[in-house]
Amino acid sequence: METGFNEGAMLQAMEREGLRRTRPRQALVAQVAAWGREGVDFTADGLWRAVRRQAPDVGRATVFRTIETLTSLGLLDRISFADGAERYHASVPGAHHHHLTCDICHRVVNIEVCVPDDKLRDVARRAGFTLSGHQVELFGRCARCQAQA
Amino acid sequence: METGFNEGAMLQAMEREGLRRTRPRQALVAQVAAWGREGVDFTADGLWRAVRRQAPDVGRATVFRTIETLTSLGLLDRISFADGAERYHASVPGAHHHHLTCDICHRVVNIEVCVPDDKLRDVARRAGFTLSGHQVELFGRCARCQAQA
DNA sequence: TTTTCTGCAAACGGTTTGCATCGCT
DNA sequence: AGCGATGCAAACCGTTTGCAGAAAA
Repeated sequence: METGFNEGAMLQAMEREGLRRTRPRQALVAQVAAWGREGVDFTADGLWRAVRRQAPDVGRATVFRTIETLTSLGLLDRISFADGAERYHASVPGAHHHHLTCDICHRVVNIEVCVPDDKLRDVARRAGFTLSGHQVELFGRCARCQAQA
Repeated sequence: METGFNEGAMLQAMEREGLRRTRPRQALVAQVAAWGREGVDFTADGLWRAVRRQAPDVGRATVFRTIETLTSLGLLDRISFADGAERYHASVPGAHHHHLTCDICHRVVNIEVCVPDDKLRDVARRAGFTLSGHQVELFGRCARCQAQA
């Protein structure tokens, strides 16, 4: 089963863009891929702290720059919370899916629920809009956090 | 037809909470209601600049404090964009709806599209989650901006 | 008169940038 | 060798906070 949350595949995707395979980028991608496999998401700062355990001199700026790169390559999804917080999680490029996020531990599950395409377009057309994108985010409490409460 | 984007009604709602009817709050609510009627959304800073034209000594902090108040009263919706920007727009309290936002001019239209409740709960349950909320945001280009392009 | 609200200015926190240097290729 | 990427620290920018004074009730 192909998960896509695989360090090598992600680095290859970067290489294809002419980006260099550097030590900080490898460490960051490894962490992102690991978390992707566990279905865990993270903040920029969390990623920095985690990566520093293995590569202590990776700078904060590099983390932001790499997150930006990965996001625009479609390897990372950005989730914006209503309170303005931003979190990220590894993404299978090209797959159409949305997210279900735990309010407590921020575990993220990809879900296939979506509004049917024709309905989306219909609503947009009625408002005189040309649709460019959409997002569906569900929030709740995962089994583990539910049990602990 | 009741739009709800009405200065008096909003101030009454605040009064019901024991909040005082002050000059800055009146000016802010008037602007928010006016924009609500036009279907326009705004940033905190935009609201500050607009209000200052009529009430030049309203402070920035008051704008943030009032936005926070209105949001928690359900009179204002916060829309988080993928790039981290936050915008607000007047909301009819209690109505279940989502948003269609113009990528260019940020005009916001309320839409009734939604994923059916049972489907939402179903997906959540399958993932072991207890659902607490959800959001659906559509993005696109409104008729006017489409024409200008 | 009491309490809430306000403006100001300083603090804050996350993100971005400028720059000299480092290290892929 | 050449140019992209990096770390550092300073700058940034939107937001929040502490506080003394102003204004609702």
